[in-house]
Amino acid sequence: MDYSLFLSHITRHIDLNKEEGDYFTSLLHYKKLKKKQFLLEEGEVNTKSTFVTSGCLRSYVIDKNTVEHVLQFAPAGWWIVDMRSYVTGSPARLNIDALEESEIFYINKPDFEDLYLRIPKFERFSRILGQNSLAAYQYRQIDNVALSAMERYRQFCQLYPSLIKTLPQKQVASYIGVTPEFLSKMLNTTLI
Amino acid sequence: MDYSLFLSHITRHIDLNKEEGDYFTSLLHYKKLKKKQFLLEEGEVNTKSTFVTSGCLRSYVIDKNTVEHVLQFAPAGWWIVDMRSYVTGSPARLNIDALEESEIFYINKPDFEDLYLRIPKFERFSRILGQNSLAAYQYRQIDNVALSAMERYRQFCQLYPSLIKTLPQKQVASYIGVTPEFLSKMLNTTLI
DNA sequence: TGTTTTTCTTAATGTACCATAAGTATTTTT
DNA sequence: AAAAATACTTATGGTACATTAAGAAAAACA
Repeated sequence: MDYSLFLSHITRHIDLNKEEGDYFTSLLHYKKLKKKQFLLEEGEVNTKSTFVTSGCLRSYVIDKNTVEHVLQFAPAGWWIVDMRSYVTGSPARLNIDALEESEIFYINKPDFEDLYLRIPKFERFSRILGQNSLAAYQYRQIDNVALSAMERYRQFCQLYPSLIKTLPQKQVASYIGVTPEFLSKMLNTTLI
Repeated sequence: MDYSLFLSHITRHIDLNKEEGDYFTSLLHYKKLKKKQFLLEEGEVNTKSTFVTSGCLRSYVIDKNTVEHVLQFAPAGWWIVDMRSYVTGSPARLNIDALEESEIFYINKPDFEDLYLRIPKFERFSRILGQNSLAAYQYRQIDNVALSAMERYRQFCQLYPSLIKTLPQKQVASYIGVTPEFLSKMLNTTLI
């Protein structure tokens, strides 16, 4: 099993010796997801932290008009979770599924909690990760309230240049908060 | 100086002995803010973590049409920060000011970093805090994309029953993402 | 206590984006 | 390679919200 991407992601923030690395990887579960396969469905409890090593997942809600709204894309190297459900054990509001064939590692919450006690450095790791995510969520929120649809599209292209090439336009539209029809029109009308 | 609210907030998540508590409080700076006084202005670097002990602060952006959009309210017991600026040292996009006369404690970032090394339990504290904030931001984002203006208003009332009584309607409008005129109309037209 | 500032309301007009529909192109599946 | 599913485009009409303006009420200030 190839843990290299995951381990290098961890050691960007904390040092691990051989023994610590082995203990960490012993907690990991590997899973392959087919396109459209669910990792989490609304109403279930999100009991694990998931790290993507290949492919691309997404989290999204479905509103009462059955319209999907994408909250996050998770290509290789990203984590994905319904944090409220994970922390409190409440039913998830988010769905998480694979946009293409993907590979993930996940850690069950009780194992992660043990890990914090056994190797407290992981508290630091998660603290740093949490702060970075929070920064991203704050700025996404700012963009959503302060920018027009076209500006949000440009922001997306700038922030995720690799995703814009691989994702269907429909998914991008859902992320920036417009209908696919409107995005199509916008891209084919706007001259500058 | 009364540290009790702040310390009880900390000890909800980690235990501190006398010495640890003393060291922690030795890092705190107390400040009183007048109504409308700024704690952070767009373009400055957010170099401290701020905890509110009385009154109420808010963070907000100003868009290119000079409209204010409130990102967060911070009444007593809440933290407030421009996380991207704090983590990376980049210029803040957020403004933070006081909606009424308020009291805060703040910790400078270098002191907080030292605290993590000297009392690693604080890594755990911040990790938990970060996860809770992330949960809140995820769910706020969901509400923003999946709910109508009226539903967002109701959600706000449910989530912050105390704030709804004290805040000017104008500030609530800015938080839920509508103009004050529209909120007024909505509240005086909607029968149910 | 009067004056200024801020907040709230009402109403007319305007617009960014949505809903629906229907056709074409592309990808996936068999 | 055919069939089916999905993705993208174009067009028409509709709506949830914004903008502007202006007056009334309430709060802050001097």
